Amino acid sequence: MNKMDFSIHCQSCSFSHLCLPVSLDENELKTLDEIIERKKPLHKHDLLVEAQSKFKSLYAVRSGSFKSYITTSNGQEQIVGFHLPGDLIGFDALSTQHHQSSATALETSMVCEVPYTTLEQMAERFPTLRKQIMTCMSDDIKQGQELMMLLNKRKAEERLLYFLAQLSQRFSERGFSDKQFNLSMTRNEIGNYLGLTVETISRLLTRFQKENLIRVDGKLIEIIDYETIYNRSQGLHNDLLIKMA
Amino acid sequence: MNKMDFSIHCQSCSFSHLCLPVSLDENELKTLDEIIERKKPLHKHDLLVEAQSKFKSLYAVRSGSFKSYITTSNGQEQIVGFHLPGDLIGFDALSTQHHQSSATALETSMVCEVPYTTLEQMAERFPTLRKQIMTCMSDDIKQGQELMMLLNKRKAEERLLYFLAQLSQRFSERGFSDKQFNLSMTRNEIGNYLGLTVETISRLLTRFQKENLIRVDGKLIEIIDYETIYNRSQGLHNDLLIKMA
DNA sequence: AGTTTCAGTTGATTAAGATCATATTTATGA
DNA sequence: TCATAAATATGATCTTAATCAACTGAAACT
Repeated sequence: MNKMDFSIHCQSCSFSHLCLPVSLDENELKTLDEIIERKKPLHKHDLLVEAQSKFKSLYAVRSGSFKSYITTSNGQEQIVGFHLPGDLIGFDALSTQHHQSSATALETSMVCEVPYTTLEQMAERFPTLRKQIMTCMSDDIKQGQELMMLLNKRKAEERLLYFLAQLSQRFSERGFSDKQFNLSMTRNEIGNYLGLTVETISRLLTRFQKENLIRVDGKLIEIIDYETIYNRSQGLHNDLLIKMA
Repeated sequence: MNKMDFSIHCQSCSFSHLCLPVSLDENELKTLDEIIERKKPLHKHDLLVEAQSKFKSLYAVRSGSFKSYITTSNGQEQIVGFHLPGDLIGFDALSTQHHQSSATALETSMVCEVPYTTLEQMAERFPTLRKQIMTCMSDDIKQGQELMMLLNKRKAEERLLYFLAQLSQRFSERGFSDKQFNLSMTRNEIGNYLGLTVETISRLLTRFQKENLIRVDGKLIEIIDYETIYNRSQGLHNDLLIKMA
């Protein structure tokens, strides 16, 4: 056994409930595990996927985090998603066989590479896997629609509260603390994603701290009042809630 | 032969190049044609797909147009897309087997219904069809991302110009005039989709007319200067273009 | 036909967030 | 370890599009 083998397998991966292994039986899982390649770690700013490049593999995030973004004709960058462990990156290439968006590491990160050709062969043999891929794609569509709604109808405060609530929830699903976590992205990137400026993000974070919703220490965020964060991210304020009760 | 049979078949459908038939051979096309049901016409405001309902079929628009929208927890409606002939409606249900969004007719319209179970059986037999379904889904994701970018980074003028340019282009792809067309949606619905108010849409349309980009007569739009419309929808203004040259 | 409702236009005012400017703190690299 | 760059914070001002209001025209409905 290779020294560098840290015994990472789908069978024992703590994110298998969020990843391709969902709904595969033991045999299928073994086959999947065999075709997946573990790549060496990527560092901050390293490019994992380049827009326009040919679609060769899907990537599952094992550790760390990524952002994916598209670039407009006039050179502006639009972040379309942040990816945490268990997330799959690269679906948007299934249509044209070329990636629509680029993805870079936000911090030192590890990924599992799933070569497309072998994945397709497996999909042929295991209908459950095919279904899971469809599900992941459909989820992507859903998430896009939700985000669109957010950007369209909600104001700055609601957008950032939604972002925080969602992060907290996603960390929780992954077995990390949902009360305290590090932002691997900059305020600038958060703003880009939410359609706001850095200054607005900065001001709001200070305000949320004053209002005792969160505690901010640089990149470290502590969620103090999740209930209120969630309600207000939905446009429901305290006075409104009292009225309804 | 039934009186109501207008001899509508995938083989002769003028939108087959945009719809599921893409890349099917004659035999496959015949099978597809046989499982598709032509429904009777829907009228304005008629519900085609209801959010949360069980996924039974995909629908291909044959004539007329639809909007699809999601409804937030606080009851607000967010339009996520407009559908023209050749478009497929219902993909967002593949994940959960329940529809995420509702779709209603914007005018008297016809659809072809593709029962999911039979479609799945066909997908099993014809890899090209499976690929086409994937492609359609991936296109949905892409379109969502583009729209997100639009809502995030562009100002009112650019959003509406983009909307007009895109409509013109889509009409053209479908063999309709790209210079003159009817808006089947209200100003209100355009605003909802683009994240703007009715008043803003109205004001902009009058302004675009004054600037000789378009000619507006109620629902009828005439595209006068597509070039400028497109350039300005991308944030490129005349003075900027001159500088670059 | 006439009334009511809905869609669209236009103006005045306001508010939210962008932009500009500057300071400060934190990272990064020679 | 210091120097430089990048990220963050905060105040002042400006711009954009929302909001509020009033009016007109077009459908829809007995």
